[in-house]
Amino acid sequence: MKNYEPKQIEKKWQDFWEKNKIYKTNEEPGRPKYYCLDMFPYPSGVGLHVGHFKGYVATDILARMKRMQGYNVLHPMGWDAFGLPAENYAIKTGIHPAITTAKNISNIKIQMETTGLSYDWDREINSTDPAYYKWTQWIFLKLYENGLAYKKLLPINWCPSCKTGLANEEVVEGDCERCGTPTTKKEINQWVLKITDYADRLLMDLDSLDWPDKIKEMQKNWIGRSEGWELVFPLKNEDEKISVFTTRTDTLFGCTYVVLAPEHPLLLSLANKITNYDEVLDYINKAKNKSDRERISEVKDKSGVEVKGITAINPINNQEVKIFVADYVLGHYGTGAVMAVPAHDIRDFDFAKKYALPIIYVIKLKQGESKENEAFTEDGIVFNSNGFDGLSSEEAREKIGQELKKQKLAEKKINYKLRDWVFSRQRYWGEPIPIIHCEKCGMVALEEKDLPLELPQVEKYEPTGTGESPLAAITEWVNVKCPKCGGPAKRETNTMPQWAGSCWYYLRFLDPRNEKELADKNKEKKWMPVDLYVGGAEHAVLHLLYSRFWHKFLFDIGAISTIEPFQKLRNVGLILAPDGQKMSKSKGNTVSPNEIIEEFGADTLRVYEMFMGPFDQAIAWNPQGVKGVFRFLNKTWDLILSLKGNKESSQQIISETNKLVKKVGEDLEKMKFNTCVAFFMEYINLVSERKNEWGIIEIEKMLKIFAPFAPHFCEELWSELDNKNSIALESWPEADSAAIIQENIILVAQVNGKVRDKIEVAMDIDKESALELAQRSEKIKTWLNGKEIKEVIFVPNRIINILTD
RNA sequence: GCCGAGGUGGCGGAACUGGCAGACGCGUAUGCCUUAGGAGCAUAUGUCGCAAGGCGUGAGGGUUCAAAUCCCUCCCUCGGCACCA
Repeated sequence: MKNYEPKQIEKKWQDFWEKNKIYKTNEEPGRPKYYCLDMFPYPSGVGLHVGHFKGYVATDILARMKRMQGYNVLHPMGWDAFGLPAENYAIKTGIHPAITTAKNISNIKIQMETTGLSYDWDREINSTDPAYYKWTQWIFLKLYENGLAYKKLLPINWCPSCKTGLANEEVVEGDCERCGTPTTKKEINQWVLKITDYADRLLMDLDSLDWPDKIKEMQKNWIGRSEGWELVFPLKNEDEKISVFTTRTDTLFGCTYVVLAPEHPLLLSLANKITNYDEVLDYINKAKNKSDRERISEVKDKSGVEVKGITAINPINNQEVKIFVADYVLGHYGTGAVMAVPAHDIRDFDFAKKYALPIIYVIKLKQGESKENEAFTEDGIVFNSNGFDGLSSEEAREKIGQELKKQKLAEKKINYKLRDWVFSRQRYWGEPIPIIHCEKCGMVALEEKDLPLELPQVEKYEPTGTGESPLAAITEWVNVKCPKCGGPAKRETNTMPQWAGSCWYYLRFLDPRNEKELADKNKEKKWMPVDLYVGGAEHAVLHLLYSRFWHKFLFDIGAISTIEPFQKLRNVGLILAPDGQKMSKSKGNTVSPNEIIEEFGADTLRVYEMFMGPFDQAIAWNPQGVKGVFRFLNKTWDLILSLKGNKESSQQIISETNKLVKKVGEDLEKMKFNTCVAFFMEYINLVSERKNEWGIIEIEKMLKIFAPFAPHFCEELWSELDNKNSIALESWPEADSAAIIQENIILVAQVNGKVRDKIEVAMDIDKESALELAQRSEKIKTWLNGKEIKEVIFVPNRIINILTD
């Protein structure tokens, strides 16, 4: 008998699949569609580790199952290949990023093929291919045409190590998301995308998506919608006014001062009225130079300076209040000014304590006294507030707001935390922005016919660090004639961020070679939205937010017909290193799929990754566990080959097989791969004890549903059983519930809620008969011991519980 | 501080809608086979107890005939956000 030798069979089947185009996706209008997508990887030089494959194997299993179930399945793969590692490597070695990228891609593609992933490689795309990024640039031009891309001088997050500006989303606790270097502020002219125009829709449409709550919540918090009022505080003896945004108009009588952000324009326009202007200016400058790090560390200790010479007037009671400048108020949120109510806001309370400012309580608990000596931030009952005393916070918010609105001093307002997306990078390896700056005409967009605007060859990839990209040094590329007036002009030298290409790639898979459109409209209509999208949770407010924004924009301009790209999203949990730490090249604890495939084969790798534990959980790699799966495959292999001649199955086995089909089908839909593998193991344990009852039909059924997990293994056994076609082309077996027989079941017998015996009874036995049988049990008898039965609880086919005194 | 997820054997984890806690796998022990075993096979394996039986799902309380599962109070771990008025 033949031994299970994965090395000898896996290559054979991979070649067979490729040669026969088994996994090519054709447009098959008669079938329901299923678009099953992995987040496409960055082609890193060290290849992918086993963790990357967990998600790929999962989607592969589902794609294979759906194909067998008759779906027209789209399961593509591509490369998100712009990015810093290739560029940094180029800086070190002088080798063009395109060359290293191509090499990395071919390595990783081999890794994917040897793992038996059933991608349709005819649709492979690469975000750095000019034929692809032509359309990334095209979308940029459309954003520009529609006023959603603009250039602005603004202080942005700057990574001194990567020497480029970053988006808000790319800064984690003040540090660069990529390299961990603390960021600084830098004022440079930046391309910005108006994602804030879509804030409301990005928020609302989350409800319609089947996404993990965690990701939805993160996006909600990131967008940060808050409803409130914008109130006007007139200035004493001045025409100017201060507008503030607040969600707590109910606390307005408790406002004892007003705070301006250091960036507030009033501080400049009223400079000559401010009597301590030197002091104020000094504070503003200090605040400007603070890094995010410093700001974060100063949260506890708030600083500020009184702005003397001007006074604000609380519009609700005409009280004069002092004005401060303090950097705990953010210039970019709301109006850049707040009304301070120390009694009912922790930040204002801290500030007021430090500078000995008055604290007036105006909200109290429904019962009992108002709190003193701390900020009471909850809703309650209003007091100390003239005509509004006794109202609830909620009522008072509305009434006070409306009262001021009559005097044109208030207006309802919604604010968002979300900020516009800083879109330009001062680096080489990214999509060039297709804009020309003309001395006469200003900014001129390239025309569609001039796309793609290809990246030029450069000699040095080093970023300049001055806020200019290395492209700026290539004069022959930079200096052009203005397309409008023909005069001297210069190309934009910033490039797009890493996220640009991934914002829309899922659309390109539908129609990857289309030269006229980003994707054919009918194909888009057919395939979108993505039915299942799988990737890591780390993209929650980056890629997943950006691509929703672009998708909605593309919908608005009529390029596509759907309003959301990814209907169902699932996060794959990390595979940690055997030491329980995150796998990383620098720690030297990575596990490569290559070594596992070499020793045990791809099918062991696949089944093990699915068996490790719940799909979305982080679990450490366990080399012993891999061996366990390999043992299971060997055992199954030997068993099936030894039974080649078995014809008939027993009723019991037929029943068990149908149960298996049912359970595996159900749990695959729920993506509970670990329990699916356990079911297979249980099944094999069972049939190996009753080998002679396991016939050909049931063996083949089992192989078919196991094939998505271990495709090479099942193909080989399938052909050993004298089948000529690929098992991948078989149809998925249906669970026959009529065949699931269970004449006798085990009923748990309890006395007073404790398990005392298990009795074998007929399926669907009634309460009386069950009780009679239970009372015959010796064990039950001892426990009843002549006591009077008070009540009997009976759950059909589960439990009988006899209660006595 | 706020938001989200979670806490079950030595380990990864099972457990439908409240109904046998610990499926499946790893590890461990003993035995068999073997020149050999980091191979294979068999048996055992939550815990205390010779046993009968008792105790057990982060802690404490509650509801119920019955709670890992529902309710209340608290503790801890992980992930995210963080002066957003």
